[in-house]
Amino acid sequence: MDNKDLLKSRIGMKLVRVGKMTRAIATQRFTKENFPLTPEQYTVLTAILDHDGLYQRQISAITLKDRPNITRIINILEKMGFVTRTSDVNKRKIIKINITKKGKDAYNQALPTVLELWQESVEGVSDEELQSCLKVLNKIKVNLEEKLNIQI
Amino acid sequence: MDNKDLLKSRIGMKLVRVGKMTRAIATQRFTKENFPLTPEQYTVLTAILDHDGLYQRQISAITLKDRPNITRIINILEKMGFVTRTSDVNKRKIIKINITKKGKDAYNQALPTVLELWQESVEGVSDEELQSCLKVLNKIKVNLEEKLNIQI
DNA sequence: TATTGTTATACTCTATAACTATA
DNA sequence: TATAGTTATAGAGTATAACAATA
Repeated sequence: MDNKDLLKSRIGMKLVRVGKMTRAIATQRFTKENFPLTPEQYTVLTAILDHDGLYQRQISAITLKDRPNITRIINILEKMGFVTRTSDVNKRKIIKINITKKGKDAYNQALPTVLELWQESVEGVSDEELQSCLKVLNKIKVNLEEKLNIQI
Repeated sequence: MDNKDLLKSRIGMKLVRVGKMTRAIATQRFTKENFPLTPEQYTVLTAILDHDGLYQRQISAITLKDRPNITRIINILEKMGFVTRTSDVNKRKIIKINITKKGKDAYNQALPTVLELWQESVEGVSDEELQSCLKVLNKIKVNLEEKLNIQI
């Protein structure tokens, strides 16, 4: 795609904007339902649920948040009893993060709201179009990962 | 698309994540080149450049940022000499925002960096795929606009 | 010395409520 | 009274640097 078309498309601005809208609405609905996490915290919780027993550094790499951010968010999740920190038996400085029953329950509590939002957001989009779009988004993610420098 | 597939796709999380990555890299490159604006500020500047003479409230609606945020960001842009505030002749409480020569220059100064980032982000994506993806993103944006409540 | 995680710090963005000015 | 914009305030995220502990 040439620069003229790119400029017209404003693909980057669109991505940022749609992402922010999604986050903003998720925040509103979480608040409305007294769900105690922010979207970012829910993302980190999801990563821990997906891969139980990760080190913080690995969570950092998956969620693309830097180490201080991960420390801060996991402090919050730990304080709420959603995750636990356990020192690795051998390497005591390395800390494993595990999800608790309470954490799983919290994840599942928010899930219907989250799914409903996703459903609403793609209303009127055909499965085929969505699959194609997801493929492009994945490609963009891979491309950007190479360029992103964070303190991991 | 049924809930099972939606859950698997995590479309919402993907949108938020790709948007954040784009913003983060833009921030890094702006910093590296001593460009004095954040991506959000650049977005607002772009809206003003697109539609010179808008009221703040209209900028609010276009950029989907609430009134206090727009006040804050326009304060910054005004202090830098990139935009001017002018009271409407008749309705003195309504304020027109205009871009200055300096503001246009700033926009153009950052443009190559911005275009380069967009180009890099869609590397390996065919024009056809990108067009289709943009169409879907637009649809999502329209869907979400209905759901978003902000103080405009 | 390199890695993992924490702490400190500063700034921006977001979000809500309350306020002023004005039509 | 409704609208446009400002101010106040609080919280969360982001980003960088510096630090401690440990392999």
